Amino acid sequence: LTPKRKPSSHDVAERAGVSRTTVSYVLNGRTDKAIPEETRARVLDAARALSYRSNRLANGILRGRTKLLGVVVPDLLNSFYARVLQGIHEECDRYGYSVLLTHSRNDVTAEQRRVELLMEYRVDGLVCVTYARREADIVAWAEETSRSGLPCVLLDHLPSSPLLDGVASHDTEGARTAVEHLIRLGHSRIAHLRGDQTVSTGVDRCRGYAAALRESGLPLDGRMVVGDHFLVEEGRKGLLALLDLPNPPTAVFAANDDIAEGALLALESRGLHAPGDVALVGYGNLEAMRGFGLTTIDQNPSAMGRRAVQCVLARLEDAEMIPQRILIATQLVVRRSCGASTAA
Amino acid sequence: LTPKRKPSSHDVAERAGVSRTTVSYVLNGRTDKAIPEETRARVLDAARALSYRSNRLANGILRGRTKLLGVVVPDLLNSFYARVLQGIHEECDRYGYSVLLTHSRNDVTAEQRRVELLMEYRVDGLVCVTYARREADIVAWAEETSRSGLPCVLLDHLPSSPLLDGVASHDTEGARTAVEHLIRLGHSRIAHLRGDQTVSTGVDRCRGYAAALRESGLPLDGRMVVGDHFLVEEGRKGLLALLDLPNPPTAVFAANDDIAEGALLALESRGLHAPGDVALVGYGNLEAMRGFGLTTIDQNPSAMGRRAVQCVLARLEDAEMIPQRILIATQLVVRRSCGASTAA
DNA sequence: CTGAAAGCGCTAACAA
DNA sequence: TTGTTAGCGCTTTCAG
Repeated sequence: LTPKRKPSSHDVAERAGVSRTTVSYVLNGRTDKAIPEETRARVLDAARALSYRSNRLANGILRGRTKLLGVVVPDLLNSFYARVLQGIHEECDRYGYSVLLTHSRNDVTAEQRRVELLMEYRVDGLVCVTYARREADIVAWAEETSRSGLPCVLLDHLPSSPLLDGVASHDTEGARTAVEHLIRLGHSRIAHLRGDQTVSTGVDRCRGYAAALRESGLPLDGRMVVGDHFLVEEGRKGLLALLDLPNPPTAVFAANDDIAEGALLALESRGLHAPGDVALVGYGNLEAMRGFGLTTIDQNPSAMGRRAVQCVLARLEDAEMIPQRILIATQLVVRRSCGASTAA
Repeated sequence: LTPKRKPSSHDVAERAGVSRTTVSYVLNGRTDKAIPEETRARVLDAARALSYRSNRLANGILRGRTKLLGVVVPDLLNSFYARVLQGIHEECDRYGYSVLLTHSRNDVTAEQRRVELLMEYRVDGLVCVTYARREADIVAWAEETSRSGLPCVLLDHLPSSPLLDGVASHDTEGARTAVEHLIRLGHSRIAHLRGDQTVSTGVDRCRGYAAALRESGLPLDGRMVVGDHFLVEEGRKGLLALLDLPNPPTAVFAANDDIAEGALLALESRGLHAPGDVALVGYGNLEAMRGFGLTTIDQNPSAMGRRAVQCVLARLEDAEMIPQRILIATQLVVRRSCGASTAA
């Protein structure tokens, strides 16, 4: 019964006894070309009868717009990226866009190839969630991409050069909130387990930490700032080092939840606990840390995703728009590890 | 410098001083048409100079293959789906496929519309991760999709009718392993917090539970099986009911990790703990439950995703292939909640 | 209001 | 070995 070949607009035209042009007009709901109700109904019927589906590839070629958004994430397993992706999808739905998804596996070369691929599919724009890498790499990449003219917004770690649009969480603000919270709980010896200092997120969170101390009149002790990577192991070793200090901190702000997990591991290995022995606040609100009762900063990743889509679509309309840099507000999530009563 | 319009194969041909045919041959690396090294180099140079990118849309139209795989997941935030997606991507990479991703938001109508959309993009195949819904809905959907002729594999909850290919975890086996583990730890009053009995996963896990008891010669007590949905709240209420039994269970097998989380909540509200008061095993190994120390069954979701892709590509080659039903082996993940020493 | 013709970017059969 | 021609499924002038 059903023919092997997918029905084309030609088949619909034939069945409705009109030309392909008319079919196109009707199916695209073009109100400018007034088409008699009777004809329109015939076309619609024929299309339904053949279960005709418009071919978006052909449309893409013809109109130069595919309604496809390319998305690159470092990896799929991290709940932060998952939430970003969820925000991207939500916003894409509102504009009739579909998502062509790809992951870079935290690898520059792979990322480059994937972007290339997305371009071959003629995506209308790109949202690229960057991972922690050398600033120079990001800049080089940004320059290349910007030259291609494809609307592209970077998300998470941003390059300092304003070549491309960017969306990030308001990290200095978020870090400050985290540290202020610890200060409010009565701590004055607060350490920072730092992330990569080669990327904006690492730098900004460290700045926020320093700002909070300064504003509260607390001294900034260099020995209280350790670590250099957003990794569990780095957090573990970092906290161990802090504990071995002559005058160890009573509270710790970790630059992300992975680092915080490492800190928790370190405490456990010494038979210590948070918040009893050390109050701990993380950053990022990873799903996995909920069970550990980690107090942390939520970056509102889905809002980041949504804004990124808005931004890329805006640039699609106006290529000359001055490069945006959008910061998303964060929120403190209080759980056990900081020592605040959750009832409060 | 860079022209506004994307370079076409025509531009490349002109620059290389050859015809579009030759360009096509060279760029597609067709070894059958012997092309002199000199010409080939000229074409390649021209392509690079113009930073020409082949248009996969045009290719898709022409060859009837887009190298696009449509993927539908219920939602992006659940780490199970994230891991499935990761497996899908991994396998797609190996075959040069790209993923057009969509989510159904646990809604039949939305799901239908999304699939429609994917078809308009002429995806070569579909992997559809189903969510818990009425069997009749799945069957109706399967019939419709199967009629369209698009290669499609269902993943997770499978319909009983073998209309489409399906991939699931080996749930009876997995459930049995979970319960056997509790039995081995010395429990004999083991309850089951059941999931939806309208979907394969819910039914199979319940079967596995019963099988394990039977094989160990333990009685199957109807009052020990409660609940009917894969929800946190259902688990909470279920465990509360179990605790109120005259002779409450000493161990509980929850049909998924959400239910298990509810059970943990229930225990907490009574001032009880796992494994001290009740030993608990979940199912699914959700990321979020790691911190809670929940012993659970890992479904190897990435393997599920990989197999699904293999399956859909196989059917693309051979539409007449007899419908597959692939079961993926599970694995017990021992943590605190079951009371086994993790050192063992 | 509708159809014929051109053409998007590309590949493939067939000549030359 | 290369170019010519046709055509994939579609939209869009432009006549009628």
